[in-house]
Amino acid sequence: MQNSTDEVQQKVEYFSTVVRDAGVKVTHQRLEIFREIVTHSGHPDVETIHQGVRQRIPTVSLDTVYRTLWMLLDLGLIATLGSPRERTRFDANTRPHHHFICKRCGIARDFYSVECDQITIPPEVHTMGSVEKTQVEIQGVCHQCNKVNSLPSK
Amino acid sequence: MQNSTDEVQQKVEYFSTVVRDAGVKVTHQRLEIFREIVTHSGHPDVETIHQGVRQRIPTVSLDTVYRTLWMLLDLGLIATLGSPRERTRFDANTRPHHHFICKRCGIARDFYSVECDQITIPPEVHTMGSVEKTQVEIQGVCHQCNKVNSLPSK
DNA sequence: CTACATGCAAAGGGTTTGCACGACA
DNA sequence: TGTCGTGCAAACCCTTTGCATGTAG
Repeated sequence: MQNSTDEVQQKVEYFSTVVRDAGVKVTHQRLEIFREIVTHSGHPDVETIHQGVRQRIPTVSLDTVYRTLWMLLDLGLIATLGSPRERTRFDANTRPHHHFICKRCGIARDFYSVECDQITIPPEVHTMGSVEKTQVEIQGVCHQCNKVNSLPSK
Repeated sequence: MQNSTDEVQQKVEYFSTVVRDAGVKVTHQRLEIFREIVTHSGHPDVETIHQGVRQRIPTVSLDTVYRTLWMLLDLGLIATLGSPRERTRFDANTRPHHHFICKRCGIARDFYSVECDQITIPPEVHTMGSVEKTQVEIQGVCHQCNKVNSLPSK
């Protein structure tokens, strides 16, 4: 469930480089927040990260955790499960299908693919639990958003 | 972007049957909320659904929409994109990987698969936008939760 | 030393709940 | 007619923001 000490150390160093190069300060808080996510591979939510970091920095505040997480996301050092800052959305399509999701405007469009429906599930997954549903999610940028972005900016 | 009138009608009838059989009342509001999701295949969020239904039932309240959506979810008539009621979670794994997610406790575990990494993207997806990332999400129930559930209940 | 980051507290926005009235079966 | 559903409003989160203080570079 944990990355090796070496791996963690390596990632932390990479973090320092990227953050510094981005002209952002490498603070104690930021380092420990990043370390917290890297050390535990369980995909924690904000509160779990906050609790974890508090064991080492008891005064760290929740809003610092939030601000740091969005910064790490911007720099590509971490990712989110699903789209960030997104609300629950509903789907009444009962046919097996898959999604293309625009990371900019959030639009989700269905597509159908026998290959995607019939993916072989690796044996290790069966050691995790029982499988009920398999879905492919393709992230990208929709044509509409691409157009908007390619306009001459101010 | 819309289902055909026939398809919508068929789904609405199915909805009525399932709801009735579950011992839940088929009200005007519930019918229109369901129709709203079925009519638009764009995976709306709660507010979008509320706005849409208000055009036909101006007095419908937001909390009725919420309550109805969770009920439809319980009955399996609709699904959510990603897990319902879930907060943003973070991932510092930069290797290409895929997720097994327990629909009961929400735990997310990584797995690796060359086949999943190399899925052929259907041509129609390229008409939707540019592709940046493809990920497979397997939903199921983890062994831990399966154990809890198989205990004799009260 | 200076600009940026932090912690605090208060505001903001989405979601849930309690309660009295209204409507399906 | 009885029971369940609805609308309203208040409560309840989680998340964001403004500001004075602290600190990395």
